[in-house]
Amino acid sequence: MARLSDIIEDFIKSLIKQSEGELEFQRNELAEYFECAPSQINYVLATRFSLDRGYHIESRRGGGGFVRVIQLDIDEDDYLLYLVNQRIGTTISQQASKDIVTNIMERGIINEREAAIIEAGLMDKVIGIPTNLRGVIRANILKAMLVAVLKTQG
Amino acid sequence: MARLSDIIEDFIKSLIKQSEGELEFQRNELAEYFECAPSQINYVLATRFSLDRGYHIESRRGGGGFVRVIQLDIDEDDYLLYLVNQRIGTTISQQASKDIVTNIMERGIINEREAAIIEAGLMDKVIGIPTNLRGVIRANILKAMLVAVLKTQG
DNA sequence: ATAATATGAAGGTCAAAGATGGTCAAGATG
DNA sequence: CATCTTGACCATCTTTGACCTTCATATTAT
Repeated sequence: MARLSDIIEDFIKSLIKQSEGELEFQRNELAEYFECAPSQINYVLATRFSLDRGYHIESRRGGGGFVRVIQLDIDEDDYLLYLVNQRIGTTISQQASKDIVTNIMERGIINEREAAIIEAGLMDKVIGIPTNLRGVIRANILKAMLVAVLKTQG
Repeated sequence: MARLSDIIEDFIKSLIKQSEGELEFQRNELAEYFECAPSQINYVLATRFSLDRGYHIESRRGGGGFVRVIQLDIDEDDYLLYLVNQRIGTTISQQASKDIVTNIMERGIINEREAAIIEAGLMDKVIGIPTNLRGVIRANILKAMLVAVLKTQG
């Protein structure tokens, strides 16, 4: 059984593509369309359209309220530098690192195979050891690999 | 009476054959079909679809979860499989891992950029932490990344 | 006319429930 | 003894619902 969240994700993405990177809709309307709880829309936005995945969400409550999803536009090298110097920091979760890798793949900074290689090295069960240290090691590895990407970039 | 595990193994293999080397299913569904404990599916996967038999398993939990069995393309790449299953072992030094990566690059199995990415993640100063554990973690990471290479081959 | 207030229409949060799969050790089998 | 089978307990991801906040507009009071 396909996940509703995935279906909603695809739906939103196709609309974004059609509308040049920005989309506005009403949460309740979308929930009604998919016959789900309105909060499920928030779940999809939080898990599939996060900053690490390259999106930004704005919204307004009250009458005439809306949700706006904006696909962020980035400069490749700058973004990699931002990741290495700011975003990743001293520790990072498996999920966040995966989101980041998926994001730079979708933007064409790395290809599918490179993404698979990088992701493989960042998995919890691969790094092993206690949880708190894991994030620290993962952050180091991810940063080092992204620097390697930068270095071998055009 | 034939062992159930063998029957399940054959069943999965026939499905893989029909679907060009990759199969996705739900663990509980399969268990129900064979009227066995769900964990028996894991047993079959662990014993019959292990890495040294040329398979790779992926899965996801939660609603809409699944198990995916991927038959690796080993005819061309059995050198990688040898590395993963035998050569690398449970611990490996930075130098040895670097040699391996250089070697598979020279064989044309990976390109320069991929080699740079993989090497970056294996450096002592990147992994950090105490020396003895470092080698263990490095071995895990290297193996996982090589499996990723295998997976994206052919 | 202006300011204060009430009302209804959005969207947000969070925790509980539901849906999967994973692990491990004990027991069964051959 | 080695291998297989099962079940109890755990981890992760999704879906839902109760309750909260914000905003625009209509209504009321001064």
